[in-house]
Amino acid sequence: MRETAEARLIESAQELLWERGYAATSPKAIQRRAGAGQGSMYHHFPGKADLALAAMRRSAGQLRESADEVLSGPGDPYQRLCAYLRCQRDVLRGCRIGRMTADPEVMASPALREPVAATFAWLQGRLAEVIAQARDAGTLAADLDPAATAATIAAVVQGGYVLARAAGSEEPFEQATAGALALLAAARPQEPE
Amino acid sequence: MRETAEARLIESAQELLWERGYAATSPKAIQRRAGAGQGSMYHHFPGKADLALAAMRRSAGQLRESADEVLSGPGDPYQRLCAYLRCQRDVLRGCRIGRMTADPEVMASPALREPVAATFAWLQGRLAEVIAQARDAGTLAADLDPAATAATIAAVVQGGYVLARAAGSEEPFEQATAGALALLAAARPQEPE
DNA sequence: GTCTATATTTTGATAGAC
DNA sequence: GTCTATCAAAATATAGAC
Repeated sequence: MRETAEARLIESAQELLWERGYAATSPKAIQRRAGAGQGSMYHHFPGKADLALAAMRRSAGQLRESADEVLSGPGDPYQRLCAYLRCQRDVLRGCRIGRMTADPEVMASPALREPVAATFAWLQGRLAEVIAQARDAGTLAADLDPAATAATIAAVVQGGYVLARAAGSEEPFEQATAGALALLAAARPQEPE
Repeated sequence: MRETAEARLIESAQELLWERGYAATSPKAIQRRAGAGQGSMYHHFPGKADLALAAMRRSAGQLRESADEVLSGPGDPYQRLCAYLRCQRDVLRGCRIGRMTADPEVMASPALREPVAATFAWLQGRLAEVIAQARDAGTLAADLDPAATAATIAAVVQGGYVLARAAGSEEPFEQATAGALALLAAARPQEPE
């Protein structure tokens, strides 16, 4: 095999954590998906928590990278904000990082929680920067608080996943983001005719 | 004891499902909290899934009742919408129903998913009604889609929980709801001076 | 580095006495 | 209705051969 067993273990853990969360993912299931035995896994990682941490850090990095691609991409700040809300997502699978907040074992472990906290702190900060730029450029109302609006946009996406998974349909997610875009459009200084 | 063992089992299951989700809640933990033995639980319920379903249905009913208290309460439709976003919540514990969407065993079981789907379908419908009333009363822009805006508001609350739990602080939730209120205010036909 | 065998604990449930 | 065994399977490792 081209990839090392260690890399395959991390990738398998990423997939299973996304699909089933931490508590419901057994070391055995990770090994099976990676095509590795017990001995291999415990040689590379002290235990399940350490492997999960490596997987979560990698997922967090990938999430951050793909979000920044849009938020630092082409277009003026307002357009990049809209692009973030509109960009393609695996809606029914939900957010690889956000779903960890519902896992009791992740929430109980400061080490496992850290990448989750750091990812959302970064996302809200980056969104707030783009919102402040849009406001300074006059494409968003001057009285909008960048930090609050950033939290709203991040929450719409995370909550959209919850509604979509509850319904078993992507529709609530599409509605939630479309509704947010309409509210943002209403908050532009010069309302379009 | 004043309460029956059956009622105490359901209440204990409600609490544990809220704290830890379904997969991570063992029958033994429910029994311990309810002060009931194995035999008692298996006498009243065929198994864990049936007890959890009773607990989820009860939580769903309570959630619906408290949401409707605000949405059908005093004030004009726009004020009731704001009241829904502002009302007191146990932010760091999150949503008893919404958190179930992250539980792999709940999502895999149509029976366990049903109350989750029904609760959010009801909430979005009820929010859309109030939004349509606000629009008809002229207190919200006529071009806002009630269903989309309802999904946005429900998503802000659900996503707010995710951000708050990730941060270990209520602040992101307060920011997300405050940001949503500011956007709604910007979508009023006559902007306030 | 990887394998197989074994150990310990927990889970979710059953059996049968009271 | 409730209790106390008891049980089979799984989770999470550890031990030691190769």
